Amino acid sequence: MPKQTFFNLNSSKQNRIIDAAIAEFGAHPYLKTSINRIIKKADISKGSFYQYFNNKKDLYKYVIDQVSDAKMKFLGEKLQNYQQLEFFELLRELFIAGIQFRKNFPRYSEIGDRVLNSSNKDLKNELYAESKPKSNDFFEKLLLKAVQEGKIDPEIDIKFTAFMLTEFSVSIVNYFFETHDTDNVDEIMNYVDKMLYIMKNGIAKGDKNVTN
Amino acid sequence: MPKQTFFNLNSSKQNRIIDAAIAEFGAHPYLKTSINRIIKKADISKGSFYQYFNNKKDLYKYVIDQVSDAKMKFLGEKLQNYQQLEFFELLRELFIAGIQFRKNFPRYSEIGDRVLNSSNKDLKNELYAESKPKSNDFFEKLLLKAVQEGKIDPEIDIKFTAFMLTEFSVSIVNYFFETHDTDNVDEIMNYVDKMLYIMKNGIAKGDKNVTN
Amino acid sequence: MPKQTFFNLNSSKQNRIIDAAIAEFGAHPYLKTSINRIIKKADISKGSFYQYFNNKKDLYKYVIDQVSDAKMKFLGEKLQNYQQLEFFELLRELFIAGIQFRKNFPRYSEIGDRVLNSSNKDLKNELYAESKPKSNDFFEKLLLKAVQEGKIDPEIDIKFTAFMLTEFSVSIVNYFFETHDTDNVDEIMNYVDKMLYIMKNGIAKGDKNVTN
Amino acid sequence: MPKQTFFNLNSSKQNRIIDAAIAEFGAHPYLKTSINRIIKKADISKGSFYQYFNNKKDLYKYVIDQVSDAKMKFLGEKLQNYQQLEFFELLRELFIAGIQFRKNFPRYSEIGDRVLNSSNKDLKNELYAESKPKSNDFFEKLLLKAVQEGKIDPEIDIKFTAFMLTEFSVSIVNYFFETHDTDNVDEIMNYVDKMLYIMKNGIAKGDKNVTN
DNA sequence: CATGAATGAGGGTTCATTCAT
DNA sequence: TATGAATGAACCCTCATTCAT
Repeated sequence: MPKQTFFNLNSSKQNRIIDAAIAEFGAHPYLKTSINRIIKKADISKGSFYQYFNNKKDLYKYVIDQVSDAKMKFLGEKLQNYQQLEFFELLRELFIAGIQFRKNFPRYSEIGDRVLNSSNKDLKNELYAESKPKSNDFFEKLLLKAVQEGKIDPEIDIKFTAFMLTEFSVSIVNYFFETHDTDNVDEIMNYVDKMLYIMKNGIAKGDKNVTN
Repeated sequence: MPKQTFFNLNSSKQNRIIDAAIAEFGAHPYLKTSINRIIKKADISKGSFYQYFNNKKDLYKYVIDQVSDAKMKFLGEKLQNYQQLEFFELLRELFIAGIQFRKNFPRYSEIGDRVLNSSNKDLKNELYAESKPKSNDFFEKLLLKAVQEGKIDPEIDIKFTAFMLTEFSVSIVNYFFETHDTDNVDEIMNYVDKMLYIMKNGIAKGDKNVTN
Repeated sequence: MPKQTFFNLNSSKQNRIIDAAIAEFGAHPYLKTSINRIIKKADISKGSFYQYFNNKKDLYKYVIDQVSDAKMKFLGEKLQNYQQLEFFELLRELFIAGIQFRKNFPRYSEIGDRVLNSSNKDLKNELYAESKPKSNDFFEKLLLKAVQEGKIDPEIDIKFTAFMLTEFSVSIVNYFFETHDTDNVDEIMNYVDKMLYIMKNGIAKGDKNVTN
Repeated sequence: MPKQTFFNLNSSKQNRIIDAAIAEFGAHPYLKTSINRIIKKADISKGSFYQYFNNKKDLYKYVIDQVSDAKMKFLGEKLQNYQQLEFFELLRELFIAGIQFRKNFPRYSEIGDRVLNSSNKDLKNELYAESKPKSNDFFEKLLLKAVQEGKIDPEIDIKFTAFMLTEFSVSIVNYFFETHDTDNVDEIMNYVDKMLYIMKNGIAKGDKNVTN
């Protein structure tokens, strides 16, 4: 966590620092990330940086938290309107909202992608201790409710299925960008529906083979 | 590719170098990886290193290739015995073989994990140009055959489903190691079966809800 | 340009660095020039060096600029006393001043020679974008004035002639040091006069064959 | 000088080596020049190289000699046809021949330019001990003959004037390429004529101000 | 709370030359 | 005569962090 000194700063300066950090962490893999560039962009001194943060990782984790919170807030707001939806429709809206977030806050997503794809296990685990569960929890709650409402197969392992859904939300984006050069992220819904089709006919209770 | 000079070396020396590289690339994310440590461990001079390889990435890609080839060879041998199996049983044997490989060649797997999880997009794309497709192709062929034999739902997008399976083969291992401290990789089959259950009831044609 | 950090240093330290750089750049062709030697001589750390300068070329260009400015300042001061002189006498004084500069600041001249004789075209062009024109401009102005005053042949191409004079100011020194082992740079005036004789009877208007 | 072993090679192999060396020495400043690239291009082994030449400089000097000899031979042949010409016309033909050589053997000229512009004094002096005098001698002989025939001012210092002409032959080319982007080397004659005009009216005996 | 100079280990890479075969 | 593996010093440059002011 940042030191108290950081939070004592006026929010304009805080924002300058966070913005610079987001740009840097989004633009390079963590290990290539440079504090020098961050302080230069944020226009603060090196000494100040170390008065606000314990070290590079401290800032990194804080930024990830901010981004993660922003996404959860964004998704939460969207989903309030869909509480009455059936599980799979809600799931679909969730993916749509995720893609909207991506379009609205591309730099936030760059960081998210890097975190989820990072090969730095030690760092990743430290981060996952918080951030990944947030997503898993999200799906777990939805799944639990759907099971209780008799909408989906009670035989499934909820925790594991939540994990699968989280992995997919990342994988699909990866797949899309690995196989498409375009920026048209709407097309990605095509793959989301394919995935949902598979998931639905797999985990939905009874009445299989009915697509939607 | 390594230079010819590398292949001219006696195999004992080649092995010393590759072993040192595997250890290094398995122990650190690529960017933290050190040629100095590799040559020290392999007991060769810096000048020699650059007579064998063009640069660090050259060695890295070569090692990945070796590992990838070893895995494909290992899986290929295993699967020859199972050609007559039904699709989902074959799929299950495939995962079992993958886990066996992991147990038999733990250091190879460390590298494999790093590659698949790398956040260095440029490098990743360079490597994937070969390695990821290998896995995708594998699943694609199986899926195509199964569709032709009327074993699975012909509505699915084969390429995309192959991608999903590849992602799962990585994700499940990740999930296992994130949620378990033990080295007992056999327990992982529990998750494999859960995943297969979901996949099967999703993509298998007709007669849904029959587990096995 | 050096970074601001360099100019923030006390001048004693700045001088130590510049002196070390002058010695190094004067003693070796640019490509053989070593930052390691410079920082060792200047007694600063490698890290510090790169806090002051962007890279080796940055320092090099700065040193060249300093030397060039010093020479222009030196010549400018000398020439203020000779403004009323006739063109060829002024030209002669200019050469004398150049030689004096050489005697007074031998290490500056070593660098100057290297720059003018460098075979590194890319670097040279970058430097010449400023430094060579300084000399050419100098001669151009003198020539233009002399033409306007009717002292020299208006048929000549002023730019080209200025270039010739610049080249000579270098060549003559080269010639002298190639054919003499002595340090007695006064003797060089002998060649200057021979050159001026040729130039004069070539470009002076009318009344040729009158030496002085 | 190359070792005897080099001259024992069949001329095809000798040529391969010399051609590779010419390409390399023409493409980079001497210090950036790489034996590795030369042997690779010439398709000989490293060991062989050091059996043919004592070291890099040995090869370099030999190549320069070859190039220099080729130029002298080329000029010599041209000039046999012009022996009856008046001094300044001969001089002009000499420059034309020089430019022709440049056009016909561009790679030879690249090396020549690098040598004449080299900032590596030690190496340069070693080379000049032979090559530059060749050019100076050439002009000296012409000048001496012209003086004896009463064509030019006997007051001039022949050695020094020969040096000036040599410098000019280099400078003019430099000037041309610094001020022109085109490859049209014919245009260079414009500058040659300007230079000759200056030289002529300077060193020609009597009857000044008669251009041609 | 702010500053920014200082650090030095470490990074990857190049190179001409030697020498045993 | 031919080979090419081996060498290791030197190259330029980056970095996160410390600390005196």
